[in-house]
Amino acid sequence: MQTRFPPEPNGYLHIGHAKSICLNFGTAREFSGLCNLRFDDTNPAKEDMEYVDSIRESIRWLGFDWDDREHYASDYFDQLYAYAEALIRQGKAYVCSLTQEQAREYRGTLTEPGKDSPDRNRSIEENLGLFTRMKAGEFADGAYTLRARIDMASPNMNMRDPVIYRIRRQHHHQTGDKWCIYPMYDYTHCISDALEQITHSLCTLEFEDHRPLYDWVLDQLEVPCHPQQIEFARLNINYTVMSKRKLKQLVDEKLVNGWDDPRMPTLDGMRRRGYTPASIRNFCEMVGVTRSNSVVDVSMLEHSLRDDLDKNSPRAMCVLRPLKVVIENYPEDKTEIMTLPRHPKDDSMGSREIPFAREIYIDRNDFEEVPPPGFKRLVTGGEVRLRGSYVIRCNEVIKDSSGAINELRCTLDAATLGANPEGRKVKGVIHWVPAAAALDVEVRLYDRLFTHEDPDSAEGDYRDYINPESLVVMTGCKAEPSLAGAAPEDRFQFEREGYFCVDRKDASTDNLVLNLTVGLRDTWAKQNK
RNA sequence: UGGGGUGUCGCCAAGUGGUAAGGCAACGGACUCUGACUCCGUCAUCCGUAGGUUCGAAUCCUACCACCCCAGCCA
Repeated sequence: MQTRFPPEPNGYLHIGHAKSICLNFGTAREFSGLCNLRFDDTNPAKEDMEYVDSIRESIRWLGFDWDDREHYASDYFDQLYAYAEALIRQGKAYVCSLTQEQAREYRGTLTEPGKDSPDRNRSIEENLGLFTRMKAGEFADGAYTLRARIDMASPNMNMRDPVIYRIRRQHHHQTGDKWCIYPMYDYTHCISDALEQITHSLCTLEFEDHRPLYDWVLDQLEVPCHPQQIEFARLNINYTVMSKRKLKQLVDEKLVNGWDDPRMPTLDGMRRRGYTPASIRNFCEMVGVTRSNSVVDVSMLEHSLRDDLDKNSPRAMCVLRPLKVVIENYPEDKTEIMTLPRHPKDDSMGSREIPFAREIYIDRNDFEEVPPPGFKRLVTGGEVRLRGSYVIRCNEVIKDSSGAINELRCTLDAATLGANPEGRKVKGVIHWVPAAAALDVEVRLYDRLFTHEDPDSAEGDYRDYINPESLVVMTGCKAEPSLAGAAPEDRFQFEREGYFCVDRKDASTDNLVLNLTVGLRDTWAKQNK
């Protein structure tokens, strides 16, 4: 078995491509075959080396490798040209002088047959001569096309003498200025597959109508083999957009911060967000491959993500909205080192140390003066467990002149370190961080990019539905000291908050920037909605 | 109204003549120094609709309905 992943280098890869990558590379691997990487670079006007570089990196990051089997459709331009001449010699292709507008008129419509081009019966010699001159650059862009001679009355529009070569003076990222004529996709793809001895040419549903043309071209020519084209449904996920055009628009209009913005469904964006390659591969496995159009719920993706992250992320504490707490019965000059496991179920991850002191920070969300029913965090006069440390009781709330809470005065129960309190139960456990030793970090909170589950078909423009809260930057967050020295792309679970990763672009040793990959499931928040 | 596809739980998705897998979500409950994780349980008498064939159909036949794709010198 031999497959290929054939991206056009005209944009960054997204999660939809991941499905195709997993299918092509995964299936080949499963049947001890090989999968090639082939850049489908027949339209230099839209393509760029920047894209080929990013595509290569994304595929490797996802966990797949193509060894030395990196091909380009442009590698076959000479052969493609020779095959075109062969087609002409058989009377199966002709040079057409119709303008684009005329060609459209001659093509007919979905319900009416097309008309033959006046050039359809041009002699073979004349066609050969004209085609040679097209290649030689004797004609202006668009003056002529080479068309396959099939059937202008076919109910399948693709068979109505499709253009297979067009004149386009355009610098090509691989072939430079060698060519001024470029072959079209339908003609190129099947021959490229055949030359690479592809056995299964997997593509998406919209190419189904092209299959007769794929087969027709190969049937006319003497090629090494005749691959089978097999179509599958492309991946759609709700609350996002997947078309390259729209993703590019979001980037160009600066509605997001580049192709690798953590809110983008691009593999680069997801990587920066903190997605793991394994979670994406697993997700692709989970959704399956069928021929029916479907929209997968993001919760499936997030499930796969959390599943992987829970197992593999070391835990840490980070207070996003710091509220100072003074432990009145704890000496000012005292500190105790608290040792906490990095993972509750995986001892091999070791432990971390956090100094406990008189002044600490807790999250403002973990304290309520007037708690809702069922609240089991800190309240005035109530007790709560500080994770991995003591149980404290809140005695007093200090407010500023405007009535905002400034700090909490608490006392701890010295008998509760590593032991349950006597004679009472403390249900709540909250995270904390030592005030003096904590690290100042920036935390970027991300949410779905769109507020509408199907921005594509929502009323108005899809851009109208961009979620204004898709990015919330939190500064002055306080992280436990063990985070010092965290490297780009390091992942953590901030206990009771979610999974975070060190931004691979903006973080430095003295300025930690953490991205929210995905929050923990939160039945409390859901219950209170 | 031409051609090509697809319709199984809220969302994915098995099943292709023998009487509806699984996952996600949801909802109960257990456990818990993460309201997390984990664990247990509930969740399609019904497979787009209507007929028909058959001892027996989601699976075969007929008709109908809905949705998607195609009129780029894009891929």
